[in-house]
Amino acid sequence: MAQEDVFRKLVSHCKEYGYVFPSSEIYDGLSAVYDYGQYGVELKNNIKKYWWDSMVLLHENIVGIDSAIFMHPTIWKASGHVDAFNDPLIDNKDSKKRYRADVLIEEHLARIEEKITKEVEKARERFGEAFDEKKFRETNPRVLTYQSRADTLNDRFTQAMNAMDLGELRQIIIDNEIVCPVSGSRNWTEVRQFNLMFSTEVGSTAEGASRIYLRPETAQGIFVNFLNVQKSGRMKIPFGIAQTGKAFRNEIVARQFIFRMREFEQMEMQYFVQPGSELEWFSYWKDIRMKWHRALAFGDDNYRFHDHIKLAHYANAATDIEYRFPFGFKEVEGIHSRTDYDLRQHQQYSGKKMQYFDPEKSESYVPYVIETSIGVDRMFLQVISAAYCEEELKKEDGSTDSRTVLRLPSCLAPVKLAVMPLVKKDGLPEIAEKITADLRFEFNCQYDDKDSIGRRYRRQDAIGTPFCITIDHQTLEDQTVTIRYRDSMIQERAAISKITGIISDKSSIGNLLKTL
RNA sequence: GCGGGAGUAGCUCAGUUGGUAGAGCAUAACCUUGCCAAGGUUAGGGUCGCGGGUUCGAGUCCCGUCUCCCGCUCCA
Repeated sequence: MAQEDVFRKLVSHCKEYGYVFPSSEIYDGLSAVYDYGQYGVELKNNIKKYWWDSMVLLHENIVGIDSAIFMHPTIWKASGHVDAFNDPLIDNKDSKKRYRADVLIEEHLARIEEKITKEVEKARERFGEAFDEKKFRETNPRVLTYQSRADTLNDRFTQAMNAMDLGELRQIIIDNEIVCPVSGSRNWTEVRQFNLMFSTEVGSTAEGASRIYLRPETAQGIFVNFLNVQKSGRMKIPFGIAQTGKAFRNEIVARQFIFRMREFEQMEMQYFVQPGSELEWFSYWKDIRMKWHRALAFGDDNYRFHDHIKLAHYANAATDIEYRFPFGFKEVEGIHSRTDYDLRQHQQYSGKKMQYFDPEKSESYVPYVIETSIGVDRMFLQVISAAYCEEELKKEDGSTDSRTVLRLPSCLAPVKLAVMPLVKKDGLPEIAEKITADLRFEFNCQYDDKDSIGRRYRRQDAIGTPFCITIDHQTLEDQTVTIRYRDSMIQERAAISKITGIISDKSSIGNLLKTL
């Protein structure tokens, strides 16, 4: 498909122009891990700054933290991740379907129970009023057979689950002749455990190492610091805590370039509110976050909400902000009303009161939480796929020409401007170098005097540089230069002394924030 | 993890029935030109994903393995 084609080209472009490289490439790469290159890191940092400033600078009641990746293991019990992220899975080789082994066994148990119930119901019809169910269950040979089979199975199953004995789970499936609901076959693979959390050991084994996890989300670092921040910052509800940082999930399938990676970066903000007001705040944040995305001017129609119908165990409302990627509408950000689930869980597991005394209401309560959670890498992919553009240009003589241009929002662009002498003589390079040296303190800028001027413009287009300053012979006479705009390719003359003002006006994150 | 496809220079790809590895673009140097890629000269860069096997000889055939892409599965 043409769109997938564009996506493939984008991946190549990212590599060729220093945005994103496959990790460990000289060793054949590492599945679903990528490194950001010299321009990628700048773009990523700018995205993070745009987010951070929109949270922490624009809201006096939102503050940031930076919590550690390692956290107390009990946190992941409290949050539900230890249970929710641990599934024994098995594949049927014929139907190619994957099942949770425990679910298959539970369903089989339910079928046995069903058979017993059927027997009981049949007998009840036969004996009418005189039917003694208890006695029937205790004496009927067929029921007894079923019952003992179910009991044996249940014991074995419980034991296997408690020990997480994967071989035994598979043996149970085989011994009970459990078949695939789709193919009807018993051609099963091994049972594999998919623990979505990475773990490692802290401390030397001699002293008794303990297993800890790499955080699968940054949110818990905020929840466990709720009291610290609230008290030390004298925060009054409603207030928010923002954080950016790496998180890790051992995804079964991690694919689509940097869209789903095993190591990824999140930008999360947890907003603590009065119980009962959470849905109001939920819709408030939906609005704010959508505006933040649309302010980048990639086209309002390319964004939409996707409200969750099936909610996670902790949420009472949830929506995604989706962007129209080359491979379809996909989630970029999630906004969840997490109720008081997390704080309450931590209150229970830690034994500490995770409460706020509200002077207005004169009472203590566990606050409710609205979460906005956005993946930096997804946002990066969103921005760069929206910006990537192959253009056909009409030349003056009627022939056509093409260029590849990254139409990045100026404030996010890695390189803000390139300074180039029109020719490499007559003192023009010296002036250009001086201008570059002066602007270096304000902007990420490049000097280039290699090849024809047109080719230099195209090189800057390919990395998304929004402005090119060209020094020509007129510069020698009146201290003016041309500013060439990436998107329109239009050139304007301006005094050297005005460059800083013009460019910072058009490319500062602050000016974008003012539009929110 | 299963099925299908693919891995040759930074990128896009060619490479015949097995016979010493190529092009375009890109990169670097120099010359020339000068306001929107593709002027000239020269140079660098590949143990053909990796490991075995068959063969006198393997980019090419066989086996294994790794990685990527597509589909299935999974996705707080």
